[in-house]
Amino acid sequence: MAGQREASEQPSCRWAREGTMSISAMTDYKPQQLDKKWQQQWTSSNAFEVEVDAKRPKYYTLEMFAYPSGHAHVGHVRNYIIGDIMARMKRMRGFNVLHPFGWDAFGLPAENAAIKTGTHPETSTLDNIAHMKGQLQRLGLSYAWQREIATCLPEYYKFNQWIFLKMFERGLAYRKRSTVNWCPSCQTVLANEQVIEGGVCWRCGTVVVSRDLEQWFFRITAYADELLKGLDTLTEWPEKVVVMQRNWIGRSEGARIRFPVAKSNEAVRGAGAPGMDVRGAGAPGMDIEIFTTRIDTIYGATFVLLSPEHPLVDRFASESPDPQAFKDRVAKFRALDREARLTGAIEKEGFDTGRKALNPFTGEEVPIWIANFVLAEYGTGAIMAVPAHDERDFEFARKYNLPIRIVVQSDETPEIQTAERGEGVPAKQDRGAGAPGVMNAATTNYGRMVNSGPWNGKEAPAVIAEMIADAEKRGIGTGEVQYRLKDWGISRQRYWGTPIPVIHCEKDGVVPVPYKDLPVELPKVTTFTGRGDSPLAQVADWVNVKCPKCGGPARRETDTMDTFVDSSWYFLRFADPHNKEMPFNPAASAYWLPVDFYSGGVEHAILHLLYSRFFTRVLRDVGLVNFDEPFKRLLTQGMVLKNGDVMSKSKGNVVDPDDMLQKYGADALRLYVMFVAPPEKEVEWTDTGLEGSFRFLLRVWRIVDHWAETIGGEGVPACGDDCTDAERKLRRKTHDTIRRVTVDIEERMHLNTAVSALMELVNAIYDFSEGTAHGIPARGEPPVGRIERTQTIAVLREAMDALVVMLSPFAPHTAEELWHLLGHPEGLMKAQWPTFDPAVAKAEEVVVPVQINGKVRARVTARVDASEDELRELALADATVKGHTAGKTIRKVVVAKGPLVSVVVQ
RNA sequence: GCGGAAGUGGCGGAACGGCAGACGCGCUAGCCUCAGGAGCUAGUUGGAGCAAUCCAGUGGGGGUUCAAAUCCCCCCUUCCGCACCA
Repeated sequence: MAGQREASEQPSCRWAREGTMSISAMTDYKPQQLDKKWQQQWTSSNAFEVEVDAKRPKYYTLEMFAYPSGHAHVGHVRNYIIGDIMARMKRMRGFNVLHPFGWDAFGLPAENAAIKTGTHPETSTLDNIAHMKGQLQRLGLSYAWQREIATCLPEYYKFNQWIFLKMFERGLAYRKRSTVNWCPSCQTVLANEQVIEGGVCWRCGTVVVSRDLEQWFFRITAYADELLKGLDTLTEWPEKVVVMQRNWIGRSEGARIRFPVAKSNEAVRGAGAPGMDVRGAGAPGMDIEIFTTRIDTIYGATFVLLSPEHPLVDRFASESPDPQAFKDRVAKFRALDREARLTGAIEKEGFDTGRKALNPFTGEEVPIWIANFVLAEYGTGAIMAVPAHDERDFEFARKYNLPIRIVVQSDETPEIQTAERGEGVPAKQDRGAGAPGVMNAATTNYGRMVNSGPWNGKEAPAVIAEMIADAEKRGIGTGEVQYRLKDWGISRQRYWGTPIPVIHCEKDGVVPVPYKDLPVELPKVTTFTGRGDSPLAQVADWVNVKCPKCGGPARRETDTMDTFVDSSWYFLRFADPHNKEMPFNPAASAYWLPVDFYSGGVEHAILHLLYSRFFTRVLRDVGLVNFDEPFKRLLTQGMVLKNGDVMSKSKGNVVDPDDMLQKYGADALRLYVMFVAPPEKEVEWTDTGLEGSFRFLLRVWRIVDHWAETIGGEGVPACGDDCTDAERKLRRKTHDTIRRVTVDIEERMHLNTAVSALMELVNAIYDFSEGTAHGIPARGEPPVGRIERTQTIAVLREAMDALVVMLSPFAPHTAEELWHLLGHPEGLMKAQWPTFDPAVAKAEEVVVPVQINGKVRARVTARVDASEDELRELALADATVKGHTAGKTIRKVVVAKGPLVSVVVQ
């Protein structure tokens, strides 16, 4: 580089040298050294640690914390960089920025590893955390590390237990029997992900079976409506995530209607009298409650279907002529159902129980069948089947030749009108499935009711409320809202999780561990076999305790909590991470929360985010927080792919950030992953793209270093009216860039275009240097005394200061060094984000495109404040425009903002 | 099947109804250097032309508009989520 400088003989004509670019740096760009230097500086000055400061506005930016798998790859790292850019930018915008990080440190992988290698989960987890923390620090991420948390530490999980007890007190934590995967060979419970292809155990290959266990649940359904309504307030969440949550909650309004069941071989008392009072009509305790959203079709309910798990099924079986055969068929369905969960769709099957139920609206007896497609866990586990107006029921009716009765006329199905015009067709005369001219498919539209007794001619959906009211009046049913959302089963038969803080006493039953005894610490288990019951059950001196109530012999709960519990409130803990008495101080959460900007993978769109919203509401009701929604703005970042695939160890396509750091430094990596695409999009990793970003930094380095000494030190105000055109042009670019970058980061989260804008500014500075600034002496050269120089320096300085500050969120190490070179000893931590001046950004002249019949044919130059008439005349006077309008009639001339002139001819 | 998102050069991607392809990667030609992860200049949607310029062009087809990648309707493709939710 020094050689190049010597090659330019005369300073005054150095820029005129043909074919040579003389902008060069005195100092080599050595990013690895800069990384180290500034990271040390930030750490030793506690640059990113924050305290509550009521006088300053806060900003809480958070990235989803990490599972300590051992190595962060660039896919993870992308998310952290996005958050870091927000944090660094907001600090310079004057906010008190909380930007913490932590570890989702409990979980199955560490336990699985322990089973395979014998390394205790605690050891491997803490080692992994240490390694990954180093990786993140080497990226220059501006975390408040003093607030670091790890969920596997007792000081954290103590408060999982604390919250559990609060839930228990409020009836939000309860026990019920539930099905788990069980490996008969290992004698152990398996998580879903431990059941691999073909429904076998991941370790021994044995076919997994279902087993019912008493387990703990959180009553999230108690908040279902609130969680649903809250979605409307999440205006800064991706629509996609909101929709996914709405569907997951799955609210549907309908009615629960009772169908009395006939005693074996008997008709239901009073059957056959439409509209009669059916209360108490059936066999004692033998009502089938169904849930339907389409009570308007109830006159078409020609049979009733039970799920194989329905409570009446066993009774029907024992009362049937051949109980064993009945039970066998049911057992087959129940088993099949579980398998279907793994493989997908199954053929609809069912069989007749031989029993009848009374349709309380028609007064008819209809057969009761058991069907494999009816879900036990939704609604009442039983449905009224309306084959004419439900596709599934139609398929079923056709298969088993059950009656199909049309009760709704809609535009969808004109042929029905002709086929079924007229009044009520008795069941016996219903046309069978596939009868010519009747129906080939169910029609599910709303329409006008037919064959529906007193309701004929009424229109759904309006009639639905009326019919529900009628059912309620007659005591046969009620309006009801159903949710697809189910209560959250949190019990895990695992070691590496939070112990559930309850004690089972023979005398007192389930007794919560007193708050003063928290945390219930995990005992040290030294061997992990992967066999047997919950690992904790094997630690006798831990399990056997005295009952807190009666002092008698008792046993601890040996299940641990789902790790989603840990992650459902960690963002609150960051507000006050070292509190020993409470999960966090309410005052601290009131200041820092909610999270202003939350980013993470879309794979957490449902569970983690929904559970967090649930916990926030529970803690609100407990009195710890004063808001409903924990995350104000959400960004779901796209994954980083390599060779078209998600990075994973097994695929061998992992890009290790450390390799990239060694080669190009942290800043090039940071810049590249932000530049390559908008944050929410998936990106394909390319090494050449990274090189491009490195070259850009090099280019910034050269130009700033080149001029730093000349323009550095105390500045003068940038010029006003006495600017040259070139100077004005650069100022315009500078301010336009400030506007674009600010909006792109803060509002649009288009970090890629923010980088583009910075690149354009750098290009403009180069142009300015080459074309205009040659009056300024380069570093180490004697100054040339010219009056314009002061202005030129000021303009260049303004541009470079703005550039370096705006670059700093993306490339903090490089920017920090350049900032010092530019003569700002106090460092970027004290720097202000530049302010956009619209007056400066405004051009005096504009190039106005002229469209003729919609196509741009010419451009004219006009004053920025030219009137519409002036623009119109300028446009029509243009030679090219004249060429297009000659001999034609000008029908219309539109002058649009922009500006732009649009001419319509002929 | 239902729901959501998206289809733009060789590639990643720009363009909140107004100049399509910013910015970068790659590539081509030239220059510079002992060398360099370099650097510089010019070019890079397709087609026609020495050129000015013209024609076509944002998955396909219609429509609204002076003006559409952008808004509306239909169709095709891809990705993602839910998957018998009564």
